[in-house]
Amino acid sequence: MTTKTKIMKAAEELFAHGGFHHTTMRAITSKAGVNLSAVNYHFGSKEALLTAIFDMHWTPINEERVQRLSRVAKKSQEEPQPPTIEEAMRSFIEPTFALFQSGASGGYFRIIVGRALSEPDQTVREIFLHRVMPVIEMLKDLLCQAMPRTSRAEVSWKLRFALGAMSQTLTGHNQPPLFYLGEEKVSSGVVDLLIGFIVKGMQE
Amino acid sequence: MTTKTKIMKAAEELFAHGGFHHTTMRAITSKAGVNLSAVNYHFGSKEALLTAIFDMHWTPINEERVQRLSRVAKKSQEEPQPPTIEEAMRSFIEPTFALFQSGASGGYFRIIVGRALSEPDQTVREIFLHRVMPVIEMLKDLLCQAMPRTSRAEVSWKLRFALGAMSQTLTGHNQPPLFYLGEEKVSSGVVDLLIGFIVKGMQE
DNA sequence: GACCATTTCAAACAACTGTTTTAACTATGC
DNA sequence: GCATAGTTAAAACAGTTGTTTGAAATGGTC
Repeated sequence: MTTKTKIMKAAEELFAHGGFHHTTMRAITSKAGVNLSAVNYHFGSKEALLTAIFDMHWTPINEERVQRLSRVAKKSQEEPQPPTIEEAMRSFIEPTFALFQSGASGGYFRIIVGRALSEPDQTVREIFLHRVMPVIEMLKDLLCQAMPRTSRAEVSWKLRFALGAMSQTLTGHNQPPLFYLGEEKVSSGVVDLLIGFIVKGMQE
Repeated sequence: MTTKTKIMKAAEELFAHGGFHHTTMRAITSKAGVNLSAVNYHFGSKEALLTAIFDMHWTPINEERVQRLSRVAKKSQEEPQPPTIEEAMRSFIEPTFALFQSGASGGYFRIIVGRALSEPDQTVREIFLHRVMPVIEMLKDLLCQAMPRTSRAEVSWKLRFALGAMSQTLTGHNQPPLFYLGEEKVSSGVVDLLIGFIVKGMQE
């Protein structure tokens, strides 16, 4: 395993566990078993390291999201009927939760994503928002078509509720308990439970 | 206005805007217009300052929550029918959103609370969890009665979805945009929209 | 083996962190 | 008017932060 990979793997876990700001370069390089200056040499800065981690996992996920959302949009243009809330939300949510299955490293990344929604740190927030906003807009447009009797402002709020619920599922894990209610187990069934919750909640 | 009050007011806004870790003592005392050492003199430490802010707003809100939840629990014991999802969730949510109306300072505190759910910083998390867990357990018990055909694990997840949605409403404000979808406005109608979303989402 | 670019390493850097110290100030009670 | 307790002030504290430096080591190519 290359130094670069070792750093990314270690940083991902530490960022997920303790957040970006709280994680020090020394903690990262120590866990990775490399020299302190290796991060600046290979990535340039701590922030660039986070960006690299983000892009590695985020890009393939987002491509699938855009593809599926485009397909739904196209279908609704060809057929006379608008898209359903469920197919719109599924196109967005399901690719995201591939993170649950994508090996050990993805398992940590999903926590970073789950937290990004209410992240106070401007560095993290900007990296995240810049990547998620375009696809959010696509999703919102589809939802407006799916809920023709609902104002765009109300759709925006409902979408935000949905993203909040989704965020909790992404950060949801058994240990360490960030906010562990004591009864949940992360399994594939949870994604369907989440989608069911959101679809019912959004209904006009 | 006393030095203590000046500090709490300034810190609350800064904690809400930039998070606990990122906000420095110098930023707080500078904004409050007091000497740097005043925080340690009046509160003991930065962490104790956060605790003081938390307790000031949290205590009255939580008392009302517990009162209302107890009333619902008692009523469901006397009458033959179980509580509804809506009255359980309303008892929990509505007192929280008094923060929206409780003047300028409360307006900042609600952001701190909204973020706490996915907070990576252990200091903040522990302060928050220690205070919110007991009432969450009360709420969960009521919800299990309201959804007798649903397993406790599933109720736990649904409650977590609900808290995630609620978190987004608490942090929801027009500026600065932490995660601003562009269309929302925070008004009293949002709370009803949120409750409607959650109640429908939870339905068996 | 000599040359080269690439990578690693230990050490130091300046800037910033929360906290402590010690002296100065302010008001109150007698 | 003076002692006293409470509060404020400037300065320094020790520790940590991300980053930079310049030398040492490494690995491939001729």
